[in-house]
Amino acid sequence: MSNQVRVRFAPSPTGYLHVGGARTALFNWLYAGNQGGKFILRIEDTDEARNTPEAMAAILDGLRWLGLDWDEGPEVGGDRGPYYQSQRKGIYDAYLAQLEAADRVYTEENGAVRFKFSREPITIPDLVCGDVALAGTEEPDMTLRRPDGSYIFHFVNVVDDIEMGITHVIRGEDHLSNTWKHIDLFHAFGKTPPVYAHIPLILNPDGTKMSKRDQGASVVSYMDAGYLPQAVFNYLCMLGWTPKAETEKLSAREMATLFDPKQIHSANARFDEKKAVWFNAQYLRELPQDELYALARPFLVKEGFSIQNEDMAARAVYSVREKISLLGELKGWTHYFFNEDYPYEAEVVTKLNAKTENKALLQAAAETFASMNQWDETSLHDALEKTAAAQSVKAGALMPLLRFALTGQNRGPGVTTILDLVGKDSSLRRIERTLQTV
RNA sequence: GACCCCUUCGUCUAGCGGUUAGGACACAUCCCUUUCACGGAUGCGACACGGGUUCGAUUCCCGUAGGGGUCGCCA
Repeated sequence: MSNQVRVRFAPSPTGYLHVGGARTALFNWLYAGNQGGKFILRIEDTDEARNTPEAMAAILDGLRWLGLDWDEGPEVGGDRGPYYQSQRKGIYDAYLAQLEAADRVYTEENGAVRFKFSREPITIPDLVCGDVALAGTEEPDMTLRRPDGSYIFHFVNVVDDIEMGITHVIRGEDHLSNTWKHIDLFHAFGKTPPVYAHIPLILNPDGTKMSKRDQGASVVSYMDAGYLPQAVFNYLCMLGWTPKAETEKLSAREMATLFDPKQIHSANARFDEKKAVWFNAQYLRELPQDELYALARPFLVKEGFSIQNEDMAARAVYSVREKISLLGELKGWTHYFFNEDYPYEAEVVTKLNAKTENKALLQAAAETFASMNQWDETSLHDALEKTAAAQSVKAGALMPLLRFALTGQNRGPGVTTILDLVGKDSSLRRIERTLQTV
């Protein structure tokens, strides 16, 4: 038996992957990476009534999206399987027999089997909370097996941790209060309990408990909003853990190198969407054009944009990469690239009509464009400078007007970039429509 | 009700008896700038409260308050 670190994430497939669960998985994964150990995925599906294949898939998808690959588990295998508790009944029966032989269980009239607590004081050694000393319990003996023969969480959890050679249990603090029961079971089996690290919970921004219904509780909601997995990964890790590093923006690999469960803060943490968004913006703007576009394209399609030219679309998205923080914000920044019938924002209409000479300026620019043979940013820039000079205004006065005309908005990429991307014909049509309608 | 965990700027946190209590996000102002952003600079802003221990408490101990959790034939 080696002394290699073995950690596990043991979700129950009763719903989607919760951010709290994701963070637990993240910390386990980091610790395995840090220690050169194994990260094991075990599915705790003993409650047949509540488990669904959809939930199962959602959890695996969520973990994969975050980049949390497991060394042993579903679809990967391993020599300590099966990794579904629903397939391990024989193992549990054998372990229960051990307890029967040791006279640590008794069967009730209806067939339920209960474990006789030792009722000795128990100390939980915890990497995050420190030693937690408990007096001997006065709780009723706990049920291990239901009358129908199925087993209860505490029992299968301990049996599997023994069988799978789990050395460290990193899990949510909601399990801390039950851990003495697990330790009692380990002792009853004559085993040494694993090292525990109970991590604090994630709370809503208002400090209340984050439950299934709350905003941002599901990992899927981050995918839908246009978060990048590396940003969610990074942010979730910084919730309760601050590495000794110059920056908080770290790759999964860097975090694994630095990770130490003893450094996890022991207080619950509130979810801060602003900071999560900030992380996302950081990762977003460092993506090369093709990678960004690959991720962004589904969002454009979802908005119903008609993409005529993939290269132009990719460049359009790339041109606003520093303006957005989430891919879901793409719509408001790129719709006019894909549709010439864009609306004119009220502020734009007001500004265009503020001065009578504005339309004359636009007309002059249109005439210049119409006469151009070269259509690239440099030529466009020169042409605009000359047009402005000819009209006795600064380029700074002409640019905003063109932006209004070309996009209907007062924000966006550089005007020459827009002109270049939409092309000469479309640029002229856009200006003409503006002159006619506004 | 019993037991357990927790408490530093608005938020995430550093701190492990002596610090001008540091950083990040957010916010504000300024700079840059054809817009919006990015970026840069500066600023605002915290040790829950009350007792101890100590020459000296954010730091150690006790209590109070507040928050969270557990006490299932759920996981």
